[in-house]
Amino acid sequence: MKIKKGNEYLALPMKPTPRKLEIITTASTLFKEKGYSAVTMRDIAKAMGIKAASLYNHIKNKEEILTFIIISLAEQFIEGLEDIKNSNTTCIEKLKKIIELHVGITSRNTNGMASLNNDWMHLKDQLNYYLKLRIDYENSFRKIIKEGVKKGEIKNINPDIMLFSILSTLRSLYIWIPQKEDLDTSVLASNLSEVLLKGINK
Amino acid sequence: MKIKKGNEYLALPMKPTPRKLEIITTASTLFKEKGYSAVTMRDIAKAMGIKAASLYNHIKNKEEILTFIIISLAEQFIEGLEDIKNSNTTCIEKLKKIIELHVGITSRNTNGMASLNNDWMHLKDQLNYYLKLRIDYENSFRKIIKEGVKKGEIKNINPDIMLFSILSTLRSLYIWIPQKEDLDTSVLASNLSEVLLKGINK
DNA sequence: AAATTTAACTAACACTTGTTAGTTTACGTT
DNA sequence: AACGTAAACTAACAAGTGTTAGTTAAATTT
Repeated sequence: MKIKKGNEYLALPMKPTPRKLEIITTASTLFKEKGYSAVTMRDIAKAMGIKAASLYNHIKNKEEILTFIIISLAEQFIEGLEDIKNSNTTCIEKLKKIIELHVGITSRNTNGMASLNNDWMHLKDQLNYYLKLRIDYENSFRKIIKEGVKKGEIKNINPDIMLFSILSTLRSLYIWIPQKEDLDTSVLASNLSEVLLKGINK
Repeated sequence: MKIKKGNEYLALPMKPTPRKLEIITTASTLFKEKGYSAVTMRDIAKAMGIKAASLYNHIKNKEEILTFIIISLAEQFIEGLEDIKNSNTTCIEKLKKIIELHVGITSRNTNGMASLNNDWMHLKDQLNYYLKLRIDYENSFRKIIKEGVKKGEIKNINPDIMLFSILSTLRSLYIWIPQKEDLDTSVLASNLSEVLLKGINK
């Protein structure tokens, strides 16, 4: 675990074959519609036009599909935030970058984001690793807010409430983005920054 | 359906017996932890110290539990918003009332709110009714925002983005409220109003 | 005291679940 | 032409699923 190999990082050392990736993509769509527990291996197979047993030529078991979806996304967020932490700008600017990070990752993988948000509790082997990543992420995020308060860039309200409010919105993007066709992600990100940072009150 | 009877409204004419309510409450807790599909009738029974078959002395089937949880909450929101729409105040004041509405209902029923958010797609008989309630709610909410923009109380940004941002935060309250012990709901509501309406930027 | 109701039980059902074993088919390489 | 491999198949499994039928014991009503 956590071996760097090629352009793969952390806990996902093996790059999946194209067929395996098709299974994961198909499963993601179904997981988003009904949730992990309500989707059967036969559902996934049927959506691909094959039989359930055939899936096992490509994957170890059902859990592996969920694990891949969730961990690869979680690691994208961790890595993205790492860059932002190290960037040399104001805290408000860092928050804008975080918003862009969420809009970017989510718009590229709306289905997977549903599992990340709703099905993480069904992880087994990697549950603790996932929880660690999530806590680390939230802590880094909160740290940026706190520093912004200290420097006078950000209002002196309870940082937890600000964190919760922003993160809730960003975590819900996966529901909202697919509803809007012809979506310009950079416009969305800047509109969100406006609303989340400066509020709606005139 | 939709018969007013005593203090029961809309699509839930029958008030459940105390034992039935215990089942629903127990189920809510489990549904929050693992989601509706991953919770079995045997899980619910075990949590109550009885056998699965005994549940059927009190409820029609598994679906009825989920339906009760979701529809009764959805109707609380619809009724609460109805009062707010009819109140004679500014749009900003109406938004504050909506925030209070969410904090109130959610803090009284955090478990049920998990199902409302994540398990509605497993409704059968009442799925269309639920979807209608949700669309009505969002439309009324959006209308208040649009009127606020017209009257110059609210910034002239895309109302959908403001709606999405506020509603995402309010819908995530069920995750956040149980994590904070000794929570004063009126303090939370006013802090949320501050953040959601006026932003975090100084 | 007898009759009814409530709410638990045991046992079983038909069906679905994830998964394995063994087989077949098609295709690229030797 | 023979071989090896990838990826599909059929058949089956053990365990778990929601639910029903019939029974029992206690509490309540008549």
